[in-house]
Amino acid sequence: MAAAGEAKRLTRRGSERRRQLLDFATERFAAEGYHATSVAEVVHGVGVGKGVFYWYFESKEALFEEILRETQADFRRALLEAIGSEEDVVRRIELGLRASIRWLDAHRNLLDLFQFAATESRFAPTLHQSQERLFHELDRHIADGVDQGRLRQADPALLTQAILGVLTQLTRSFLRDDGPPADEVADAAVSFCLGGLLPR
Amino acid sequence: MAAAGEAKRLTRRGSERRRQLLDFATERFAAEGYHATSVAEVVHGVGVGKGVFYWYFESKEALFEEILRETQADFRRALLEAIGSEEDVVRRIELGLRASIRWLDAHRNLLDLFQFAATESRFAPTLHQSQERLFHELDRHIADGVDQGRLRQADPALLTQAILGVLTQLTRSFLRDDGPPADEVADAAVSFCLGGLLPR
DNA sequence: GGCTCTCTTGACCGTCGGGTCTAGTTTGAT
DNA sequence: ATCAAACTAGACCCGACGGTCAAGAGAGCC
Repeated sequence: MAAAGEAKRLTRRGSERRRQLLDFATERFAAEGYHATSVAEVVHGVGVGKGVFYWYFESKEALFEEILRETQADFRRALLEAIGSEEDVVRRIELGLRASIRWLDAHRNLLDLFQFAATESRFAPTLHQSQERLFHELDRHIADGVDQGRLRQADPALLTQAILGVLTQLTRSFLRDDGPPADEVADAAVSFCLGGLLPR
Repeated sequence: MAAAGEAKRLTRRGSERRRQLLDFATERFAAEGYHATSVAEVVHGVGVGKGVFYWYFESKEALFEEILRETQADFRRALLEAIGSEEDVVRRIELGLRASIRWLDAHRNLLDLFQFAATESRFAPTLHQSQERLFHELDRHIADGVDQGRLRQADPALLTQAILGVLTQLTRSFLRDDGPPADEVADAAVSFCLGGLLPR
């Protein structure tokens, strides 16, 4: 069985197998959902026996959590990179929104996966843990903006969540094959959110 | 087994049992989630045998769909009642937002249930069907507002979804026992959305 | 009493799916 | 060559759960 706390020693071959399983499972979870994707399906898809799965992962649940953490970390990385060293608060928010939509467009159905994780009490903590830092940073920026008088006087936490709501919903609704280009969605999100954020 | 298309003839005793099951299951689904709530748990909670469940419902899935339709219909009813005969477009949106938050506050965890349904491909159609009319009406109001120049020039469908996103997220984040009063959340939602909607 | 139709019981069934285990094979260090 | 550790196969185990069924109990009607 897989080691609990400490990482296993893997050969090159081993880590490639692990990656294969991780990638394939991510794709299936995103496309079919967690419950609808069985371990048997995953190992069959990769073309290995079931024992291989449990050699690399403790359980289906642990695998899912790892996928959550990994994808969330990548999202965060893309976001920080996009914002870079921009100083202006409002501009930071705009850059962040656009980068988020670009990332989500490139990873489409991962959003369903996050959404699902948010509704299952056993996965919600993992999700929340990954998001916490991000929320916290966004909160701080917004609080700064409010202090500077650049943003509307309101509870920063509420503004943060409102922005996330717009982002989530627009992404879920419009980033599909028959939808408008991601840029247009991003424009709409930005102007709506800035309208909601800036003082009148 | 339960009749497929046509409704069954139920005595008074029968419809009371049915209601009991429906209410108890709704509560469990909302609290634990669909997968985590077994039929056995539901019948045990109501204190009846398993056969009773399948006397009144075709399947667990059918029950869940009925709950979805019923709760969505109630939400819609509350919304229409709140908006009433108000003429002003902007005011209608505000009334709608406030009524939605009030309803969701009174029904808390039903939002998780909707959210879950949206991520399962077999339930998404049911959910979408119930929501379609509502979205459509909201779309129309917003399109009117845009035409009248009362609202920012933008794709009404995008504006509609943005509003829903704000509503959903704020509700999910803040309507909990240790959260702020619903009125405050509603105020924030209204001012954010109107900021995003009105022309600058 | 007898007849029917609604309703109830709970043991039982079949399947599905996560997880285990044993008996191996491959790899790589010495 | 040898030995241990990394890896692999897939049959098997077992509990959970949705759903069925035969055998009735209650209630209303003649």
